[in-house]
Amino acid sequence: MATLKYSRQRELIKDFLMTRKDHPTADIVYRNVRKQNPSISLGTVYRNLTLLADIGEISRLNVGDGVDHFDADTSPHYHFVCTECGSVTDLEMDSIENILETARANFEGHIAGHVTHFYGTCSNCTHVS
Amino acid sequence: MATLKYSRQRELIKDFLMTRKDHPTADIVYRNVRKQNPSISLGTVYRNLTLLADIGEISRLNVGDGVDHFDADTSPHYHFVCTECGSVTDLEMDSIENILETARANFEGHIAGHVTHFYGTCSNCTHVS
DNA sequence: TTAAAAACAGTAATCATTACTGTTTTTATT
DNA sequence: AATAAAAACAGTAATGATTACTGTTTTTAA
Repeated sequence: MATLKYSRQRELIKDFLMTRKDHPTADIVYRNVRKQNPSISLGTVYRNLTLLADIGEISRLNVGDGVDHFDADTSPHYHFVCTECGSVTDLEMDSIENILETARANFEGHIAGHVTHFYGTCSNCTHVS
Repeated sequence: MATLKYSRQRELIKDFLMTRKDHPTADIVYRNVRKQNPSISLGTVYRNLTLLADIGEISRLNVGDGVDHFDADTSPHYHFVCTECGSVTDLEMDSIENILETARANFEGHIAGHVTHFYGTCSNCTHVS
C-alpha cells in the first residue's frame, strides 16, 4: 500500500472538521478551507475526506439527504436530522448496540453492524411556529 | 392538489414492484417494466416511483449505496444490506421502536422516527469462502 | 363530444462525486 | 544540500443517479 505523505491541504481539512460539530458536507468544507488556502481544489477536498475516512480518522455520514456529511468525531454515537432545516446534530443517548442481538435472532448470514439515525424537528424548528 | 389520473404505466410499475422482495432500484424497475411496455421512459419510472412513495403506496429506501431502492411493502420492517454482493433483503425481527424513548430522553426538539438498517454478509456470501 | 388537467416519451440539465493529466511537494537516500 | 521516485495537487472532464423541460397523448368530468 502507498505510504501516506504529509499534505498541508489534508491538515487544513482535518483541522477545519475538528472545529465543527455540525457534520459539514464536502462542499462546505471546501468553501471554508478556501479561506485559508484559496487555491485548494474541490477534488483535493473530496480525495482527502475519502482518504481520512478510509484510514478511520474521520467518519462519513449518510443521512438520506443525498449528500455525504463528515464528522471528525469517530467515536460511536447517533445523529439527528431535522426534516425542517436539514441540520444534522449529535444525539446524546445510551448505546443501542443491543439491537444487534434482536436482529441476529432469526438471520442466516452475519450481521456486522447497524446504521441508525433519528429524524424530526430540531429544537429551533420545533419552537418556531 | 392535482387529482390523480389513472396511468397504465403507473399500474405496471406498482405491479412489478409487488412481485419483488429484493427492493429494486429505479433502473431495475425500468428494465423490467420495459418488457411489458418497451416504449416507457426512464423519466416516467422515476416520476411514478416518486409519486407512489409520496402517496404512501410504496416506500423509498436509502441504504447508503448511492442508489434509491423501492419496496411495495410499506409495513414497518427492517432491512439488511450485504456488504459483499450489495443485496438488500428484509430482516424478520421484533420492532425496536422503543429506541425512540432512549433517543428522546435528553433531546430538546421533537423526534418523529428513526431509520435503521443492518449490514454484514448475507447467507450466500457468508458460506462461500 | 369536448376540453382542461394529468401523464407521457424523449431529451436536456443538474448535482454530487470520481477520474484523469500534467505539474508540484514530500521525503528517503545519496 | 542534491536527487529522484512516490504522493499529492489544481484544474478540468467524465460519470451516474435523478430531476426538469417540452411538445404530444391520455384520462376524465361535464
